[in-house]
Amino acid sequence: MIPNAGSTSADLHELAQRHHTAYRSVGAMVYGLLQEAILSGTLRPGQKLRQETLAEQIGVSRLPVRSALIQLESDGLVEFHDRRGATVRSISPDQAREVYRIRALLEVDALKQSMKRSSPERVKRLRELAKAADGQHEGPEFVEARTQFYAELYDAEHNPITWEMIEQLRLKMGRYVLGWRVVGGSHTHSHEDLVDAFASGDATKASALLRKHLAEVLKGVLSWLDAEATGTD
Amino acid sequence: MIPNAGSTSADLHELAQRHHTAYRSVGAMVYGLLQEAILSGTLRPGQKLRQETLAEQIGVSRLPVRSALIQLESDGLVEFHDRRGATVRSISPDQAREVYRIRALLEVDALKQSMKRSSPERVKRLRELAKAADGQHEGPEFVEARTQFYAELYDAEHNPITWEMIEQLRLKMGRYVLGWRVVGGSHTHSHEDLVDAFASGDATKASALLRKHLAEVLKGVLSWLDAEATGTD
DNA sequence: TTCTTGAATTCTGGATCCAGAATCCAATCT
DNA sequence: AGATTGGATTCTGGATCCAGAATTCAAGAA
Repeated sequence: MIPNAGSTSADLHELAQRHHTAYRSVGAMVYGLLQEAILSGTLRPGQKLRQETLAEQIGVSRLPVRSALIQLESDGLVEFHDRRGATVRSISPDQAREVYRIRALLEVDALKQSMKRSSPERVKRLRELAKAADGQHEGPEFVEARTQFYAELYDAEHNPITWEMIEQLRLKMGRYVLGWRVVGGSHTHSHEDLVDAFASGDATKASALLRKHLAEVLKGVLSWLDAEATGTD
Repeated sequence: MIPNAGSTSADLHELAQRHHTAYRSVGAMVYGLLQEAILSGTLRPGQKLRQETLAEQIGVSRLPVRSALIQLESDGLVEFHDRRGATVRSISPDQAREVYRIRALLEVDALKQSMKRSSPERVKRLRELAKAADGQHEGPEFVEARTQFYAELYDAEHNPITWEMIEQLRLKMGRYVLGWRVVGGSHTHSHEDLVDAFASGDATKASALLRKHLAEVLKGVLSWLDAEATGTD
């Protein structure tokens, strides 16, 4: 049925099954599908993304694929090469360091802002979300759980633009964080620790913990980048 | 020739003339054109963007228009309403304040990083760019001159991701900054002052000046937002 | 044998065409 | 007279088709 059935093709097909559930538009479906494929590593950094091949594997026309690729370019997950197609964007160690430096800036600020609006209800909700996030260690459920937790932690409701920026940066690194996690990265239940610091009301302490957490993840990502560059492939 | 020739249509046509100069793709041309149209106020916040009308006015098919709109959505300049088309995105005073709070964070950090790499050559180049930026007070040349100046000031070369974030935020507010400038905002040659602070090597002083500058622009933008909400229209 | 050049194939980007959903208007019923 | 419902029109989103550019492969010459 499908011309070149490699392992990538098989994986994409499996993803397509789950993503066939109610989406408002085909373009949105393809976008979500490709994003997950990149984040999960099914599509590797540097890999060429031929529109027609992707369209056939997913089972749609090339047009929604194009739309999705354009969006993914804005997200920084894929790269367009003038008239030579698109590739999965890879990241350099220097860029990873830069991302985590900016994230520290934004997230520490967001956390401080958010803690000003602390309330028993929010702490309760945070505990629940933290538990859920610490329970999931892989797959799109992990991404989703973490996202919900941080949305509450940083009060996305009241700081939509800050949240948007943070999400963007998290998305850029998502592929590497996931890879590192899977091979046995930190499972130190840091989310619940963060909630404790949040609940204590001590902004300095919470900021320090957050910084430490980010530094640890950066370390993991860097080691994963190194392993990927030398090891597999 | 053109069905509904309002003032918007005429303005878009004029823009199209200048944008017919060598672009690599039609989509990129439409993107640049629409971006300028939004930033210059030819397309007003809240205005409906019908794909076919735009396509006809620019003189291309609907497809590159769609591509451009998708990109502009990611830029935060337009908003998609499920199956009901796209509109020019407007911004609330609260969001404006948020943007400038984040910009202060990012830009002060970027400036400090950049000042570590200060050199006589960079200071010289900054002075030239500042002069050029202070010489232009409107239109796309003003935007371009300012962009080049800040790219050098923040050392975009060595901090590409930080620069990307800053550019994104500047773009979000561009329409309002331009509007405010045109009606007689600050022309205090602040660019050259910034270069002086940069050259002095005093990071604290430079940061304070930058913050002050951003606060002033925010004030102008807020007043412009207020005037736009109550006055014209 | 290797490098260069040209032709053929392939793939992106654009245009036209088609189907489905939403809005708007009119007609009818209360 | 006003409201509600049905139909017609309009506009978005998707699919197929076409043209132009780039890469690759092969053949010929150095």
